[in-house]
Amino acid sequence: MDREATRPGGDKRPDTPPPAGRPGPGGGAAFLLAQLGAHAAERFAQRIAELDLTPAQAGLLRLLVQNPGRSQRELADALGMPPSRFVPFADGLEQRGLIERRRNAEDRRLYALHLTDQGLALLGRLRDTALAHEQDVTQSLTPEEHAQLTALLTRIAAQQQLTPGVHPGYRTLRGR
Amino acid sequence: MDREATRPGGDKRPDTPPPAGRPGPGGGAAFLLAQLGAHAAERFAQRIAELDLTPAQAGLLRLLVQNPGRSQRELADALGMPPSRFVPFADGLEQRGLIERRRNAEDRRLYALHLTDQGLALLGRLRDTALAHEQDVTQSLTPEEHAQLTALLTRIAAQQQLTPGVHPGYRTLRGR
DNA sequence: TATTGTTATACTCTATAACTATA
DNA sequence: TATAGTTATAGAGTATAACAATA
Repeated sequence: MDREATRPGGDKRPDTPPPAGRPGPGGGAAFLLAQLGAHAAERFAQRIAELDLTPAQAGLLRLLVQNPGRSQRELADALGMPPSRFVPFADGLEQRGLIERRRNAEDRRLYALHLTDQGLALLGRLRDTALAHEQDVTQSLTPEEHAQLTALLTRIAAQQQLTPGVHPGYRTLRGR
Repeated sequence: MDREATRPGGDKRPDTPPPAGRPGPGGGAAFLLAQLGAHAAERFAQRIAELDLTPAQAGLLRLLVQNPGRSQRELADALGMPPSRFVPFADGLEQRGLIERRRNAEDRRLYALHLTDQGLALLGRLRDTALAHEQDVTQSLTPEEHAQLTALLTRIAAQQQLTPGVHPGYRTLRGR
């Protein structure tokens, strides 16, 4: 849509002085990160919606394959959601046969969550989707630039003390 | 918190095969973008909260300084929010004396929104905050790497057809 | 007494759709 | 009839806190 063409009235008295030369933010790396990050997250959410998964659900599957048997409280903490919200969240995946709750024999207050075979199979398709997403996002870069970008982002993530593999978008339950 | 130390029971029967070598996603550029983007947006929201501004409010101020006199509908579209939500959103900024509604003489259905002197002054402080934020996020990079990162992200943003200066986080009203 | 999992509830944010005034 | 701005409202998503079972 052309915004200039459909502008009815308004710019007759530009009483605020024009912003000199450059607008300031909007072109900085931090802003681009936020903008592109939101965009990438949105596109990824759209892609995995075809697998009937939300970003948070995908995050849980990946957590479970990395170390199975974690308790619900631990997993809720890792995903950044309160335990009360984790319950219906896990319910959905359990009813679909993707994860399994097993009572812990030593401490019967705890559940140990495990991936089912079906869940493991879905995780495979999830990885294919993630790979396609990666290629989509970086299609304008050469292989060298792609590696360069990954290296720079990895360094920033480490310096900002972000936990690998988990991001704040997991806190929400929304598909998009 | 050390998650390993507080793990009660669970990992006695790792019935799912270990994930071979690399975990797959989580280390890709697309995932890092989403993770770092959410982090950067969160930090920025915290910073500008000291100016009593949300990211969406900051976005509106920047839109208004770039071309004043736009109608509410245009601005709502640019920010990605429905007109009904824009009304109380603009109300808040108007009551604080940061923006001004002026009736359009040619089409009296329209309001032309303008930045007040006070709004312009706050925008100045906002730019200082954005600069500090930029430096915080990129503090682990050399000036050359910083420029490199900005160039790579700019290229991706253009290829993904993102509108400069606007990002989807503006759709929400939440301070954080 | 403390902790895990669960449920109940109140609250916030949101989009949809009516309404008005102008065109 | 169509559009800008506004208001009303119902729905979704959320966190807080109470609860039962186990330690």
